[in-house]
Amino acid sequence: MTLQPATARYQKVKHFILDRIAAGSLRAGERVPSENELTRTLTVSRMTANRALRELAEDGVLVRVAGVGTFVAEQRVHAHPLEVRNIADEIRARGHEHRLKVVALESVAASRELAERFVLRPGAPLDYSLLTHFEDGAPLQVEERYVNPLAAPGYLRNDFTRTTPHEFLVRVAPLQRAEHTVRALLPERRIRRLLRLEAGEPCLLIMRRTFSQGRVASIADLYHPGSRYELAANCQPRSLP
Amino acid sequence: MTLQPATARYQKVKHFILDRIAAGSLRAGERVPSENELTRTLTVSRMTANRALRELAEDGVLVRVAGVGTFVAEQRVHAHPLEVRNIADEIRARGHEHRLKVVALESVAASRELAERFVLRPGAPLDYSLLTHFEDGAPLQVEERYVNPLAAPGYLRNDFTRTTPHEFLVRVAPLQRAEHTVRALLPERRIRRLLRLEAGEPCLLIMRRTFSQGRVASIADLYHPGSRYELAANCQPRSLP
DNA sequence: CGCCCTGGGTTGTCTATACAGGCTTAGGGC
DNA sequence: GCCCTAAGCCTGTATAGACAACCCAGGGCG
Repeated sequence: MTLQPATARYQKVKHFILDRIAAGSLRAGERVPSENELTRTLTVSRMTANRALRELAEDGVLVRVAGVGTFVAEQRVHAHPLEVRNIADEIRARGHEHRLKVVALESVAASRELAERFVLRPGAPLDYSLLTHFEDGAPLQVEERYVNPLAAPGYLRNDFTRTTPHEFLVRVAPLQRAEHTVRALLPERRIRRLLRLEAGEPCLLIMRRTFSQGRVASIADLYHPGSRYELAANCQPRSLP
Repeated sequence: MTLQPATARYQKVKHFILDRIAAGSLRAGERVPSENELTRTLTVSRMTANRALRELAEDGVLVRVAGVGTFVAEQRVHAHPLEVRNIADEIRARGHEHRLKVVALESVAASRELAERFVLRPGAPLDYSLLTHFEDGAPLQVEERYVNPLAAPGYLRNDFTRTTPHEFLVRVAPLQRAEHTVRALLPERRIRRLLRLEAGEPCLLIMRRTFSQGRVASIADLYHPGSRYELAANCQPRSLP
């Protein structure tokens, strides 16, 4: 959707800020350049700087206070509503054997949609993997994953039969935040075959986007056979029935 | 945060669109006025109309296609974290009408399985309700719930058309902790009919067990149409890929 | 009949300018 | 020393004008 000048200037401003946060030269709580400063140093109009900062504030990366300034948000470790584990650990915890099959592993260029979800330029290189996880020989999860090589370099060189993507990413890209979306759906044939499902069998899809050091580190679609998989989440929040 | 002109004009444009969607004069897939049309009819600048439409697109309310136009998105409802909220609030937050139908409401004796999940003796009395929640007339959730009358007395006497189970329980039984289990499944006929689903359509089931003052207060099975419901959860925990 | 090209409408973006209202601070008056 | 005010920065919003890229339809041409 965003492809006009190949790379929009407000995106560049966002990257300017995000890069500084990732590099550590901007830390949580510190003040980021004001719109007027960005106008001067990056030679953009104030409206462009405003859009960049406003969107980063909506994403929770920055906090803006009218009349005062813009600051890097504190990335609090808050009660986790949805606790998601490594599927390999889950399987082993049940005393079963975990096996992993690599279906595809390559570098791809970010499509328009992916670039947007990653907050990267279209065409930027992404590491791609398509794996199937087996529990005692039966497929339990198809994991389709894109990884930002800037956030987690060396992903494609990992030996996935020894280190799962989860383990690799946890080690290489310290986790900051995660978004999850869960849906029930009838899978397309490609996924259905990998999960060895009958036609008409539903599947549980967990879409996960993880952030590391202010950047999107990885986007994963996790497909599970609906008949054999449950997602558990425990929480002690404030208001629910 | 937004308190400048008390009510910003781009917000008015957003409401202009949202009201028309809520009223039914703009339906899913239909085209909404272009930026230039809004500029003329609402006497705002194109940038203001652009911001309104862009934000509605980010929220998933609209879909924009460069060079073609802006259209009302197919409603893919999108729920909140597992800090789960009241489905009625969710629906109203989208500017839609929430309605609730009571299918069953009675006192039952705990089966062996239920007694186990409640940590009660088999045969102990439980309050039971089966409700359907509607969003603008379309069923969005079937809520099948058992309540421990010791933890939340008076459940059966509640007027559910005024106070949803969520609201009642939050008030009567202060929440301590919640467990969730999520799965995808093909619903049994009873649920399928209440959700008005075609045969073969998957459904997203959220099973919830809530604790109050050290007791299990309530066990709820929440069924949603897989094609129209998403569950979203954001978290910043320590370990996940 | 089919192909290409062009024109008009639409979104996507950028700029320069302007005003309102919140917050901080320096400076003056007491 | 204390209080109050005004200046100056900050964000939030609005506007008019401009250009680029995209899509579709319709007309002209082979």
